[in-house]
Amino acid sequence: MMRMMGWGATTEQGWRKGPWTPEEDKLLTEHVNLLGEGRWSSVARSAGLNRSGKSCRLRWVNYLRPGLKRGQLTPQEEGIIIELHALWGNKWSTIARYLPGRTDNEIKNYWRTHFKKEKSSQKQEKRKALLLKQKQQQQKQQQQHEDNMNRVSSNDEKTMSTAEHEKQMAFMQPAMAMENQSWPTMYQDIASWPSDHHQPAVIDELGLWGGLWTFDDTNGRVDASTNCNKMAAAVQQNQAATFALGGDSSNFCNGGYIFQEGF
DNA sequence: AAGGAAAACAACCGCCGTCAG
DNA sequence: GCTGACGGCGGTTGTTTTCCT
Repeated sequence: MMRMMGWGATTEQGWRKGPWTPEEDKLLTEHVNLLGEGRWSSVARSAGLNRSGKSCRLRWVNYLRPGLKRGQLTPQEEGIIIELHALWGNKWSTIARYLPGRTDNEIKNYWRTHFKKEKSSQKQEKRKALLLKQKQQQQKQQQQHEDNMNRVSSNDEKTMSTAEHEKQMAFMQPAMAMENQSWPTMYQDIASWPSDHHQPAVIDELGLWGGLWTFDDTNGRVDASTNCNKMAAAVQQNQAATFALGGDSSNFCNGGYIFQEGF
């Protein structure tokens, strides 16, 4: 995998191109630790690397940075990618922020290979079917869990309001989802909200919900721009409070994700 | 077992926004 | 206010690996 026959030359400016050697990696790592991230041209110069600052940054971010996960994405991570892509479109770096240890490049590659229709529509359909199945199972489990919780809380002293209870549940679910390797909490939370609560009203109203799983065959993506704009509009109108927890719209938690203003 | 297709991975390119001089 | 350097990001390409027929 490391031969990359076509590369390894130098640019007009004299920068080295192509695959990185272990020596270069070592030098880069040492000098990033020394100078810190963000000053890539300085790092490249001080390390004596015949690489552009851009190239150094890319190598560090996608390969050398500590804490990077290697290997296949989990079903949970896949679900998160699908959902966040539905919201934000090809904002890979933004999506990557919600997947610790994963890089935008990795996510981008993943999306292209799995969900670009022109390449593998059948496999895409299979995958979607699988994920939907997982989702349904998760909803079932979630429903059972809620039933259990309701039974417990009805026996408990009734000091906590419904809203407070839901708020608490929303914060508890990420860990639960992690344990079960289940469907992403972002989906399950909203989907599991009772229909007569402060929920989905906003989502339905905005037409967000149905769109999440509607793949655009042409672009291999969900109609994200529309949904994203609607979402942003909702936040601006302070509806996100309703959308999320009936709480503070500037920093609302939706299961595993903390959404902040300005997306 | 061989060949082709698909998937995975790594890196480059070009555009754009930011910021210091 | 202008400009150039720099960094970040999304798109794309090239190569290897894995899977399927």
